[in-house]
Order: sequence, then structure tokens, then C-alpha cells
Amino acid sequence: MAVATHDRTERAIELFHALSDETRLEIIELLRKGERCVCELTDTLDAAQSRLSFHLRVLKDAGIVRDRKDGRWVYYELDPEAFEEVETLASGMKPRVPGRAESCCA
Amino acid sequence: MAVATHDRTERAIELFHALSDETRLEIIELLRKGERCVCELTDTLDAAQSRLSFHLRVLKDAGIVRDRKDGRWVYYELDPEAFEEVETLASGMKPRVPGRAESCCA
DNA sequence: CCTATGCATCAAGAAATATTGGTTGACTTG
DNA sequence: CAAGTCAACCAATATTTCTTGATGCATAGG
Repeated sequence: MAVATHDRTERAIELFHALSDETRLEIIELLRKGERCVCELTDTLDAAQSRLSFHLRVLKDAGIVRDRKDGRWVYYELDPEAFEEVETLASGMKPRVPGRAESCCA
Repeated sequence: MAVATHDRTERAIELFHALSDETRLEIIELLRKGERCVCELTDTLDAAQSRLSFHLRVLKDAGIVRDRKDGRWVYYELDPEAFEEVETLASGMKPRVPGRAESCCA
């Protein structure tokens, strides 16, 4: 339901920011092997639980991961769409014009 | 060997971080139209010169932008390779396995 | 029930980033 | 050469982001 108020640039910032942290990239790398519960992530990454929780939230807010609750556990998994979005964004940032500037302020 | 002091993850962080700021994305958007001198960027973006200079350096250090000095002016332009790098990184982050986890810590 | 576990959330402090204003050096022109 | 312009850099401050150590809620099992 959330849309507008959320333009292209803000979305790019949100995505890129979520991807610009070591812990979060480690989480992503782990999740590439498939869904994992938080407890396994904290074990593997040897990080405090609240720290993990913080980063998982950033990833989730950015739409990079999804969570699923099952009993006592919460499982996280990657959402591949987010990465396609990044690819599209990056692709759309390439220069449209090759040439050089003809003297600017001159 | 200490892989070029610059491993894959650090590189990803540098690139994504450089792209996670509004001013920098605005600069990139402007440069998509071609090379520009700093003075034109400050005019167009209505930003203090030292602020622009700061962000241009972040972009340059990340290899997103190249500069060329000509007389009194310094021209900046995008380096398309950086965006391809981002695409590659994003592509390489997609999950390798689809399935769900079979009860973790249980 | 009572206790233990898994996880989100919060407040406080630490650390990293960004902004501002000022200074400096390079270059150009009168 | 003097004066003005362009842009990098620096130090101080402001702002954002991250970490840590509670605390609380939900669920599961004895």
C-alpha cells in the first residue's frame, strides 16, 4: 500500500544504504544459502542478538529480506527482487551522453 | 595473500555507501548528461562549494567519477564501469538456493 | 502455571559521516 | 605583478548511524 512519498531517489538511498554495511553483507551472504533463523545468524556471525536484530530490520525495511515466524523462531530469507531493483537502478545511472563538456562557465 | 587490501566486501561497501546519499545521487544524475565542472554543479545543485567538493571526493574515491583539470576548472564525469560493477555485485547477491529451512536450532 | 528460549525494541553512549566557514594554492587576466 | 576565480582541504560542529545492555512479549515445555 505504501507508495508515493517514496520517490525513486529515496528508494535508491534506502537500498544502497542497506547494502553499505559489513554486517548486513555478511547476513546476505549467509542467506544466499537459504532461509535461516535469527539464532543461527547470531551464532554464525558471532554477533549480539540485538545487533543482528537491528541490521535485520534495516534489511527488511529495505525489502531485501522477508521474515516468517514459526513457533518460537523467526526465519529470514532474501527477496531476489531487491537485487534486481539494484541492478535496474545501477543500469539507469549510466551516462546517457559520452562526450565532454564544451567549456562550462567560460 | 592479503588480496589487494581491498576485498570484495570492502569494495561493495565503498560503492554502495557512495551511492547512498542524496547529494551524490543528484550529482550523478547531473553528470549523466555529460561532463560538468564543479562550478556548474554548485550552481545547479545550489550547494556550498566545499560540500560539493566533499561529495565529489567520495564519488571519486569509489571510482564512480573521474576528474580532469583544464585551466582553472575541474571537470567531472561518470565512469560507467562503476555501475557495471554494481550490477555484477547485485547479481552475485541473489540466493543460490530457493527452499526453506528445515527447522534450525531445533 | 512456572521457567526458559527466541527475538524485537528501547535508551544511552560511541563512532562514523556530513556540513560549515575559513584558508590555501593554482591559474588567468588586466 | 596584482587581483580575482576555481576548487581542494582543514578544523569544528552537527547529524546520522551503530552498538550495547537492558526490558518485555510470545511461545514452548516441564
